[in-house]
Amino acid sequence: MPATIRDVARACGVHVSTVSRTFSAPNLVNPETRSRVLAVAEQLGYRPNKAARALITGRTTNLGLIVADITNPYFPPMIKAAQSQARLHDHHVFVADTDENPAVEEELVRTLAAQVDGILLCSPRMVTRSLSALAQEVPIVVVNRSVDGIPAVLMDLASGARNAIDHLADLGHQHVAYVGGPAVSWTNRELRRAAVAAAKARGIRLHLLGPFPPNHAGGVAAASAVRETPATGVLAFNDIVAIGLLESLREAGVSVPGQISLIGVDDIPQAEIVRLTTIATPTDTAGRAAVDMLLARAAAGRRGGTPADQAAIADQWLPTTLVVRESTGPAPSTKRVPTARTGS
Amino acid sequence: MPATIRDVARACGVHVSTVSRTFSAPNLVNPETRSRVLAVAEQLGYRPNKAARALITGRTTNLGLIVADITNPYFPPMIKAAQSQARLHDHHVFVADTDENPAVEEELVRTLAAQVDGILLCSPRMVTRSLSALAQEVPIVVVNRSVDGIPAVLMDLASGARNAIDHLADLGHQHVAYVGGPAVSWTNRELRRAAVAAAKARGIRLHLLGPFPPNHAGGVAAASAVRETPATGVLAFNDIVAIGLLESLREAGVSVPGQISLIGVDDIPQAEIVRLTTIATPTDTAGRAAVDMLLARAAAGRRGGTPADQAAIADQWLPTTLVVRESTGPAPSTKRVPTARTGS
DNA sequence: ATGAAAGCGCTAACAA
DNA sequence: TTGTTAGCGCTTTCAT
Repeated sequence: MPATIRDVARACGVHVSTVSRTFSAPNLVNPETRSRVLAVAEQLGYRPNKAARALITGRTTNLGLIVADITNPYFPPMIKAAQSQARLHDHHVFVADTDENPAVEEELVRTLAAQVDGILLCSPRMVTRSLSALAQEVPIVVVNRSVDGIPAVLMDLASGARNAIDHLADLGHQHVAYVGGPAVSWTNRELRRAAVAAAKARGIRLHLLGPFPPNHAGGVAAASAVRETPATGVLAFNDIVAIGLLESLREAGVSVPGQISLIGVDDIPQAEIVRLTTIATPTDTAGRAAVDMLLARAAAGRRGGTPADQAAIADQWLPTTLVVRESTGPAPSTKRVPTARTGS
Repeated sequence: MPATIRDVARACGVHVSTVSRTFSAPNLVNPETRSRVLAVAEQLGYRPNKAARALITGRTTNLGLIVADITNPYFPPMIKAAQSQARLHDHHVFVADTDENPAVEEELVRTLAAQVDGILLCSPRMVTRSLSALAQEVPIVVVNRSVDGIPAVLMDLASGARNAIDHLADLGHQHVAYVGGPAVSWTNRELRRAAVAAAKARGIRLHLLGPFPPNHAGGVAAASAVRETPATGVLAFNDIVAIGLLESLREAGVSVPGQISLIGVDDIPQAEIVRLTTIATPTDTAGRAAVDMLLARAAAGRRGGTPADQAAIADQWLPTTLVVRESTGPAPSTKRVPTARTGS
């Protein structure tokens, strides 16, 4: 049985309210009394019960963090950073994995809502309408998605894609393919939009492929699609897809970067291992920033959060970096002839 | 403002206790009343407040999960499985990252203790004494560590190591090195113990190296140590170390598996990419099993948890598998001469 | 600066 | 089967 506030009060010969104040408003209590209370509390191993406190204050000092798939190597650094930043502010964090299921995502927000001060949605998959509705019920901050009225932490993929296309153009590539991810993905739309614009600016042909599932299998599937185009350069939705593509291509005897240059997105650890050129996104910075925004948002909500108040918390854009490794090289001098699709 | 039990009661013309029962003991309430209550609750969007419920029942339907480092690719599959299994039993899970710091680990258990029904410690780093003390305060289940009196989910590394050594012996290797991990690691001790026994059984020389930090840098550091021994086969503490070793060796012009055969532990995704032979451990099964044990342990604790009651929950051993890939091959016919340590 | 009292939302005896 | 009552551990007026 953990000690309660009453045990401490009794052992101190003081009233419960004094003990309470010692922890929640220390400056309102006589320094001598305070230190006596603190000493007894320490000795009894007393810790204020968060559930009881939450019941009356409405604050839980807990945060929720929801991701589509924890095993996607993109997320752990973000989770780690978010968790560490939350701890800095004495908050614990519930982490939930939706298994890429939008319905689960929604349900998790609902069940978590009452036990947290706010929820962080990382690359959410649910439809915008649901997202907006939920944001009315609980403070929400999203990462990697822009939704009207919901504060967000976004990656500057536009300039990342521009740098990627420029890099390929500089290497002499005339035909470049964009291997698209899920149609609902905000990241996918940003990337594609920027790639189209950049290709136009540099006067090169962009071949839009996909959508492909954002996993290894997607990359494998994309390999044959790419080979049906005259593209000698490829920008893929993310590193996982790019790596699937890379392996598939090499297995088929296509040299990377000899015949095809490949660029991914995210700079996950695997990308370094296979020496993939990629657009690095600052996931840890995003995690920290998102927690800060969420905490600010929750605080604002507490002191009479008007809709205007919420909107006051501005979206945050994070810079991306093109990391050039060995999966990109000069365009082949001999024009490659589109090859027929091969099996396995 | 979310609806409370009183709102529902009023709207139903029924007492709060009836509403309460509808949710916590549905069979004790008249089917008609029940459905009426349910309908109104649904309409009002009522959800029982977990904090309030926890305050009186002592049950939170929350679990804690603590790992040393979320970004270590070994953990995410385990977290995912644990979280999913917990959800199956209507539990949410706090995930905390200790950043490899035992003090943080201990503090997290303490602060989490009051808000959860139990805590899962994955590969805990804290000293046994602390672990045992904490287990008195809150139901604990550990993964990858065996501590007296605390239920555990363990990997059968012993047979894994035996298979690994046998595999190398079968390939003709006479000298094998074990690249050790942290001295405090239970996994490390198990692996080493089994490797020693297996080497003895097969009549081959085992060179014990380390301890090395269980990361990429550790593998790099181990590379020169390995080259100072006549070993042509290596079993490394884990895949991360093995991959560091692999890259370092190849950079130094040592062929793997031509001159040195390499075996890792865990079968993380990267291991597949670099085609590393490794001892696969069923992390997802471990996550699920651990949650089940923890839930059982918490339930046992609730109905008069005697120490004997706790001990009744037996440790669970999970089988490992040797996954043979391309980092192991026949021992080189020409005896390799120990090379002097080189820089970089 | 401290005490008294009310109550957050809910469950759990006990009565009826 | 349902209502009544007390109270989980804490904070927060309002007095003193």
